[in-house]
Amino acid sequence: MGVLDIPQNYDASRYDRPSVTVDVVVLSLVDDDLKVLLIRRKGAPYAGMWAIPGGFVQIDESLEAAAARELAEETGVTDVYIEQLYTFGDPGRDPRTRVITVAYFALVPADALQVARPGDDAAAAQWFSMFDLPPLAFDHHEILTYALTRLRYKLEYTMVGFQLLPDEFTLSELQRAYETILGEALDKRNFRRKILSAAIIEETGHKRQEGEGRPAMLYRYRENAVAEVKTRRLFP
Amino acid sequence: MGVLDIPQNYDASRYDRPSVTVDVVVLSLVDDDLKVLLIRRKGAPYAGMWAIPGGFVQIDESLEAAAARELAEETGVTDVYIEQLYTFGDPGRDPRTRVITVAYFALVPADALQVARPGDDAAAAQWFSMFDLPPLAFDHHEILTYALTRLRYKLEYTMVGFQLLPDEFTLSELQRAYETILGEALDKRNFRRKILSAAIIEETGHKRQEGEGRPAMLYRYRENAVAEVKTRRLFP
DNA sequence: TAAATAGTGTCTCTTAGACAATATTAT
DNA sequence: ATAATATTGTCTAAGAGACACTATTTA
Repeated sequence: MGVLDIPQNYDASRYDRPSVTVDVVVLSLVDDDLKVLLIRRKGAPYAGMWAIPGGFVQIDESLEAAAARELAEETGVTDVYIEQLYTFGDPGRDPRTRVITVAYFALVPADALQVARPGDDAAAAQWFSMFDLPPLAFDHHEILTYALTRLRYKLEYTMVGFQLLPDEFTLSELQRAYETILGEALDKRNFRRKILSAAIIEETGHKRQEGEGRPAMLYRYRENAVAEVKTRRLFP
Repeated sequence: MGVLDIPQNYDASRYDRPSVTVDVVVLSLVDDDLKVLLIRRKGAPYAGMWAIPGGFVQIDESLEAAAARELAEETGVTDVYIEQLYTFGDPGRDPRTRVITVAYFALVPADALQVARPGDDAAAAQWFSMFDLPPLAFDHHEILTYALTRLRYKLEYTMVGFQLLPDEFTLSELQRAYETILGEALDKRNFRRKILSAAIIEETGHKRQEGEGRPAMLYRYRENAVAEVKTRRLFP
């Protein structure tokens, strides 16, 4: 039974095979809101509805490479945080044929997007608030719900939140990012104490002044910090 | 580009499609050791080596159903804890053709296995200690490593450990299960305090006496407890 | 000087972790 | 009585959470 016991001269093409795609949930923080990149569908099914960008896995391409390729096609961005989310494969999730999709999520700092050239079909791509989504094609609402749950969860015990900020940021910006994603207010002093005691960021030495108010110290993410911090939850 | 923008009259068979399988990491606690069920491969590639049981996803079958089916075929067991682990899809992980596998892991109480009828190819199936594995086919060593990491991780903040015990168990048995999987000794008083304060188990009212020593109170898992406990780590 | 934002310290309560003696059974 | 296993409580240290005022800048 199973792939492991197939006679060695089997012909794989004899079997009905599902299509395999990757879908990439591209998240970014813009205007203190968590945004997701969606694509407007042109054709049936679900014509006119919005969908998570994705595409077929090429036959000689790893899943991670396929996800990175889709991300680059849609946003022009490379070298950002991307992780496998879950594989969705219910029969009937695509009315045309059996499609199994390996969902990924990517965290893209807003400043990286300004640099990025728009993808080929940029006209059809648009950012939506994760907290105010349009009707979505396929099971994509379920995928986004899953992505938000996972992001919140990871935020509690890893440093993944930094991936959504520019290289240098203030503690207030970092706190706003956490508050936006978690959907709750955090105490300023407790937040700072925890972040600083975790030793995952360091001062850059210079300050940012824009608009009114006292200038804020800029911090940067310590590259080596990730592994050290994964052991303890930041917000239990 | 991608699956979402395919013209509606496209023919899916034009595309090269990978094969999709599910592999099920079946874990059980036997003789105070964490065991995994492996299958001896008869044919090439990797003939004679051991492999995680798995098989093709049928065209009209959900991934979960495929995993449950494979589990039932190998062990005769149904209605046990099973969860999606990760999807492995590197080109070349199977030398014959492109195979993407959605890995699941299942937790089977040892007493459920006694009841279970052996699968058709039971002769080729065997339990191995997760801490003393034979050479494995494909990338299956990586999959098992991933499964152990995930199990240990889940043990820290969910009640998943109960899935490996019979319906009624003593606190000493539960502690031994945790120690076996985590690979470290736990303090008896602290363990009991934490487990009992989490209110996830309840006394059955009767005791077990086998062999020497004072009889131990039997506990059972409170069915409703899962959701309540997921919020806080048990062993930070 | 008013408005806006940044930055800082203490107290209390809960929890984690270290640690040892008594209770109940079979042999 | 002895061996084996089960059961129970306290102290200490660290961390979480609640809470309010001062500092620095621009307009």
